Amino acid sequence: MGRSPCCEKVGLKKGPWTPEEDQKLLAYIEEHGHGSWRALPANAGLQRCGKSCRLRWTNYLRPDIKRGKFSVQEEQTIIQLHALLGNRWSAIAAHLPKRTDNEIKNYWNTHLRKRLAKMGIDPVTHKPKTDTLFSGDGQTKHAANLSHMAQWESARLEAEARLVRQSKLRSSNTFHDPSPELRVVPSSSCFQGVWNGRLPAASGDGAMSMAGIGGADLDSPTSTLSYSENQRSQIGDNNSTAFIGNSSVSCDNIETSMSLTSELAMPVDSSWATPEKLRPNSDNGDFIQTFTDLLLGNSATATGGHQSFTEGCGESDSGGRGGGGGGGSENGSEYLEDNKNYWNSILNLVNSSPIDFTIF
DNA sequence: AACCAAGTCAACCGCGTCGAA
DNA sequence: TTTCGACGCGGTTGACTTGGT
Repeated sequence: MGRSPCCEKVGLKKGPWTPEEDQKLLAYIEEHGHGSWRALPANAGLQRCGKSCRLRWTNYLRPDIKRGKFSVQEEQTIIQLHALLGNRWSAIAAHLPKRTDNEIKNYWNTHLRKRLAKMGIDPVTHKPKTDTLFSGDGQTKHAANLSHMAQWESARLEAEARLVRQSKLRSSNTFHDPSPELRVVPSSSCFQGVWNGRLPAASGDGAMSMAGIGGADLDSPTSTLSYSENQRSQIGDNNSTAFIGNSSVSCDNIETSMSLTSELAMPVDSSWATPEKLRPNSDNGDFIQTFTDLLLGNSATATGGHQSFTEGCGESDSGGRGGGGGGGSENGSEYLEDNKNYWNSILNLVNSSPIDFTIF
């Protein structure tokens, strides 16, 4: 019984990396690329297992990593994507250039999750813990639709993950490639294209190319990917149907929409999620707005009124604690006020930059 | 100054998936 | 079709830092 260890553990160093080790790893990868992670430590003269080297590289040493405080926009993106994708950190990280999945995961667990919980929002479902907002028939229906949305999204995610994996593979293979025309896409801008909601004419063979991520400040090379028959069949074979709103969308459409993005792939840079770049289609905008609101528990769009979500949460929060009088010290209320403003700003951003789905 | 609790984050572990043989 | 090695992902751990008493 038991699984064989990923590598020979005897004599291998564990724990924090020293600057010397970092230097060795960095120098080796810069000169040779990482190639086989398993073989890398021996070649680079490191007493580490390949897994540890890969982790150190991807989470810390990679040159295209941004460290430091998350911007409001990044937070907004994380919340949105987490509502859609759940704990799929690598998929979320694919939409946050220069951030690693580990970093996003940590940030979620240490900051965002707690903040949401504090506001009375279930960080898993992204709905207010008191389910009153969803008590009406219409809301229940929306919630049910949302669930189907999530399933559909999950299916799409699988396809995207494969693409990301492929692109990463190519990225590693061409790390030293001096040829500027052989470029690699480190992320799934195709997916983003779908989100951005502009569909070009259909491409015949389903081949999909993706423009490079990074733009000016990201030196990762870009490349062209082929959307393999295998991948297509994996999506196409899934005949499940997701019901979204009043319409149903089969996975064939997913395949179509993904293949259709070949011509619209746009550069991804750190500002890809800005409202300007997330312009909705006029037809889809309302739905996406509603969807985003539902995800975030904001009933304003769905009900036609406009109510600050955080205000609602504030009420539910204090109510949930049985506070009665709103309680708290002055500092506490100041904090709550700040918090409210902060989250309102995030949610306003969310609401002003609805994610768009082109399949509808 | 010392202690403790809470927060943060780099790193590890185990499992699932993929592709090659 | 099966097996196996390699990789990547997500959950968890533990060392370190910070803030409060």
